[in-house]
Amino acid sequence: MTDRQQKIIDTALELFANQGYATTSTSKIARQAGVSEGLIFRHFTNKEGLLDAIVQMGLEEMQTVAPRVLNEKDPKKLLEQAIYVPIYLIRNQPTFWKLLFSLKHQQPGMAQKYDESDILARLKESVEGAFRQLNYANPKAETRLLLVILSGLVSELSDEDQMHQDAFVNFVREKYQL
Amino acid sequence: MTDRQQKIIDTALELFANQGYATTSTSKIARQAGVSEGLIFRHFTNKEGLLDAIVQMGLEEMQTVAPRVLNEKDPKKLLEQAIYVPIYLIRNQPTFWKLLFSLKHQQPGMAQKYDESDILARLKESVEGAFRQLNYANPKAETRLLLVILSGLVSELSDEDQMHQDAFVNFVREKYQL
DNA sequence: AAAGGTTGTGATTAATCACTCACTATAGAA
DNA sequence: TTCTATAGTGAGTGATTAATCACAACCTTT
Repeated sequence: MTDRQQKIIDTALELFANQGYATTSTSKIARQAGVSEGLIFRHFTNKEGLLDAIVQMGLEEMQTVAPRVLNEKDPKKLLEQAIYVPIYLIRNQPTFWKLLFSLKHQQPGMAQKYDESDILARLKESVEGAFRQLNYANPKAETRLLLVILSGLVSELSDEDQMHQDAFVNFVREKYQL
Repeated sequence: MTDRQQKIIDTALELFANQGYATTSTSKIARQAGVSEGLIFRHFTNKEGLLDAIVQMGLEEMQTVAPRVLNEKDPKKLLEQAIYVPIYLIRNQPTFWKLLFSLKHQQPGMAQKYDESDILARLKESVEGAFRQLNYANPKAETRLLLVILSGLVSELSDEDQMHQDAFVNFVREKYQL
């Protein structure tokens, strides 16, 4: 991964997340990244290949944090981590997660590709397992609800200041009595 | 509002909601609606004008249902309606609501235009008022959470069958003990 | 220094985009 | 019928799109 490759990925991530994938042209990415447009296609084959690279990179960082949830045995702590890890991830890479969730609402078959990726699926499972171990009545629906809440959290991340974010995050955590 | 105008609006709504606003070309709308492309611009000035017409129309239908919430005095029933009306609206016009929420994730300044429309703002207020009257600790955050949940509900509406939808809707309603 | 593979460029391509315009068809009022 | 306004068309506009390609610069290894 050369400097320019990284630079392309960084600016593309920012533009995709904030302006939308479809409305961000490769020429705009190249201009803002300070590289020629051709270089994008040299390294990433096509526009979708660039998106793939971005998503893969973001999910990789998730790999390093996922064990905190997956390896936790104590049910109470497991749920605590299961709640906290997604929040932590979003805090750490808000732009990436904004992009990932926004892909759901773009053209069809775009997000589905990443949606059911191994890591995300396993995290879902362990969130569900956490709810189950803590005797929640409906772990499956509970997991879905939490993901929906987190997704909504991300979609509002960029719109407002940190203080309001914190307030809402704390509110959600209290809901789950953590 | 002529037949063709309505036809244009209907197909544009479907395409915008399912394929995304940016990726839906005016030529595609015209072809699918069975009209000439020029007619779109005759009636709606430009692509964004067409979107405006769609949104305005969808929100109008909301006007007719909103009083059920706004005029309810009994706090318990008010909250019941406050929960149920959005679900009812989404059930009634799932495509429109899918579009409305998806606009948040498209290019900047797109959804903000509609987001703070009068009706939506007043509905927010009365949802908030409902939570307040029922002595929820944090009505503002509670309202935000509910909207987030409903938004997530919409984003998954098209992906799965009615049964799973019902199960999740009921789960949410039980959460609020209704 | 010569060779060979990778990195990078900028001009160029065909397709598609939103949008315009000159024009015709239609229908209701005078 | 004739006038006028609106509805509707379809070819055409320049701009922009993703992607290509011939070419040059740059490293490494020999």
